[in-house]
Amino acid sequence: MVFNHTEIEKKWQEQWNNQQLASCNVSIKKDNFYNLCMYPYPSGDLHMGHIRNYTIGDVITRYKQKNGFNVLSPMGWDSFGLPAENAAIKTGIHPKKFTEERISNMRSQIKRLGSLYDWNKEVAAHDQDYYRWTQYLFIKLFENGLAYKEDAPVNWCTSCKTVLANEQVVEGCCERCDANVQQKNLNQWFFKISEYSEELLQGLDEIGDWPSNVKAMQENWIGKSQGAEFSLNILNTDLNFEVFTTRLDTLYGMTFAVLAPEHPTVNEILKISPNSKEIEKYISKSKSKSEFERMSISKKKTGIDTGLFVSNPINGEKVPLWIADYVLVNYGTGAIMAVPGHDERDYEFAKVYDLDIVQVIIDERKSVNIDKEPYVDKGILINSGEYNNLKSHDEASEEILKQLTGNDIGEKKTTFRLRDWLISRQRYWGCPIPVINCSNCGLVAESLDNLPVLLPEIDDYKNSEDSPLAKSKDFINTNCPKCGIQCTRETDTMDTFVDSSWYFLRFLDSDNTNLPFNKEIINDWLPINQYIGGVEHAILHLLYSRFFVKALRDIGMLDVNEPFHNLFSQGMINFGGSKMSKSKGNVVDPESYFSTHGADALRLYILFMAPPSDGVEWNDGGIEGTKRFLNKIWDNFEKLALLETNEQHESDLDIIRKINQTIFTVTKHLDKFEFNTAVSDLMKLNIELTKFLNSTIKVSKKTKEYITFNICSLLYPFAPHMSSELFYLYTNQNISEFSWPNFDKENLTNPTYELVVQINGKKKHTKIINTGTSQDEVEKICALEFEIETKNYKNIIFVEDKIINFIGQ
RNA sequence: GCGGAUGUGGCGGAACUGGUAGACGCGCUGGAUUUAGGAUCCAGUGAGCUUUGCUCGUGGAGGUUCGACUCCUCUCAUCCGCACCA
Repeated sequence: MVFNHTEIEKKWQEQWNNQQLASCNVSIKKDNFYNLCMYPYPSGDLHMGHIRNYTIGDVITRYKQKNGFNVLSPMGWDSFGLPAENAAIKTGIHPKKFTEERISNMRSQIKRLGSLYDWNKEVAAHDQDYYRWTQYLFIKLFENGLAYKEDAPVNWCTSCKTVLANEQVVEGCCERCDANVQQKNLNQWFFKISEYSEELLQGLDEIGDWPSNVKAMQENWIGKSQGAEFSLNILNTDLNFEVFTTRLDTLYGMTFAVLAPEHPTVNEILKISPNSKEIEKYISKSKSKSEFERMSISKKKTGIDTGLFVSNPINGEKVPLWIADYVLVNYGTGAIMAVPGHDERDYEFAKVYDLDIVQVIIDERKSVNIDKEPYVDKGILINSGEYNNLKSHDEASEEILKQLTGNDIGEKKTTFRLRDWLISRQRYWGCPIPVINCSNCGLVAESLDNLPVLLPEIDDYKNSEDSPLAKSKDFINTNCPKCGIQCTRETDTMDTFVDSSWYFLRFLDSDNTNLPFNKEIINDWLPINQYIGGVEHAILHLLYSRFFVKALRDIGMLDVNEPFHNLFSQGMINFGGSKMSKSKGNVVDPESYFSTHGADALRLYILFMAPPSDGVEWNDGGIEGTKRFLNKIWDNFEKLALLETNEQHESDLDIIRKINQTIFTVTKHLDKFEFNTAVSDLMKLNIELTKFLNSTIKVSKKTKEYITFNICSLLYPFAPHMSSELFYLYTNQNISEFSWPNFDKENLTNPTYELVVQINGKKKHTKIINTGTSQDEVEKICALEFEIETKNYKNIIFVEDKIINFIGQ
């Protein structure tokens, strides 16, 4: 008989809701387990990636619950952001209405999957009860010097008409809309994430289990680089500038120096250079290029000679000073010593402008032709005065550094690639920055009692140069919280990554009306035991959240160092060879499977299809398999119930052992996130159960109960609806109230095994014999069965319960 | 260029600590059942061959070992991330 999955799912979802199975009391002192799936952007429809994420999460929730943990598994919405605003521009629907409709649609879809979420703790970033506290945290950062406003060259998306964080610029284009990104100088808000560069890097060694690629990406992004900084003097002037290098050992090879076009010293140079006109021309030309053009299209390096010279601090040599846009103003000091002999970029530039190339490192074992290419590998120093014959890189750098430090013109220096996080956005649908511009007091934080600074109602969401919030007079005009005079508000809103940098804290105390969260609760529950989400957040969200927790720790709001202990990144589900996307029209809608195959079959298939961290191709036939599997289980339980009962018989022992072995393997696989093999173990077990049921007409009551309880228990995290229904049907009890089954260590081994008989390492025979048979006996069996005489072989290798290998003759 | 992974049947993937490669599922083939289709059940399914059995086979080439998907060296391919970072 086929079971009615729709009915069963509805019934059990209501049942779990009534028994408040997912609700977590965060205050009780018990073994806590914070299991978090990344909260979604409410796009309106659940896609397969969500299904995979939330199925994995739910398997963990249910498994940990059964192991006695007080599990917190909350859900919420990353509900600020551009799509709602763009829709408002197009259709005039208010972003709040638009967003909330989508949330309610997605919430009901999520519920159909049957995952346990504590909906009592639901949060939504756009909700004023949430963003009020985002503003509160902003003010705390501001008061502690971790949020500041500054003129800075920023990435401006010409289509979204807003600035973007560096992290949101992909190959010179806007991550969202793909439009060109220009450099613009604007007064913008930043968070001082760079202050935590070193700690964010170090922390990667302290956290728990994270995918190695995510750690590597963060390391890469932080980009620590150790070297030295020293100052160069422009000859015949009192102008000095600093340069950063990791290759101080090549200092004798400096044949010119380069400033980035945006370098502050360039303004001074314009006043004195014989070449000012050309320099100005060059700078305006290079400014008009987008960052992308500057970096990749113009492979050929360009620059302009200043006509000025600097002196090499190690030997006093006079070298020309150039301005070139292959030097980036925002890395290091925005100025370099150029060593064309031993640096590829400098080499390329020197070739273009025919500048001197001097070789200062040599490796006698390799032939190096400095006229053809630069030499960047290790060797020993030449043409370097008293430093000749020192080893390149570390040794020579250290010696040269000593001299520079001695003369007070240089020092050891560590540089990071990570720059401060630009958080202002000239958009409507985000959290307003709670700051006031006062002509007396300067930038003043809104007083905490006045929070939230509510988003104003406006008629027109289109943004021009200003943020849309500037259109509301009521919003802008206010009084200074300090001195009371009339002044104006900030009109920018925050990057939505600010919202998601602390949502996991709010979940723990979502009803708190006095504070964003209670410190004690956070200390009890963080770090999050298991965080699960897509690898697309490997850098941005995870790095920002780590920064937030460290900053809030230093402010004194909590006492933990890292937000996420273990991180699991699930792989992507593709269809038709590429990523599912609406524009490609290759979206597989999960919702239809709820009705055709049921949530349990979908969950099982998505777990079974591949190791969860692998990307995988959606295969429609596959879900048929898990559906069939569930049907077979259902049928087998019916058959089992119909069996007559008798005293325990020896034939029961095999199935009992098989179940016991499956408890062992499924537990092991669950602990290692190997859900695909866990599901296959359950399928194998069902095959054995089928064989057992086909071969017997009687079974003991005890065996019946053993089979029922354990199969339902093992199935429960994966297919919770059906296992709950089966258990209730045959025992009148609720499986969710029972602990995870234990296995009997003594009953894992089969009484017999298939011996493999090899001759010279090749399999020749097999025979089923008793487990634990000794080598002597096995040799006798081989002699008897296969006419193998021990004395004919030089060597015999015997591995108990596995193989015997006869070697040589 | 740098960093991280991944390569096993027609497909998704298994394989414990080095011990029968291909579990489990999809697909396919044959059979049973059915008026038919679907569903279900049973059997088969890495390749080749001179088919009681033999040979080859885990991207490729070597190596260690009685024995290698597994360990070592080199190499090729694919995917992802970063990339003029001084």
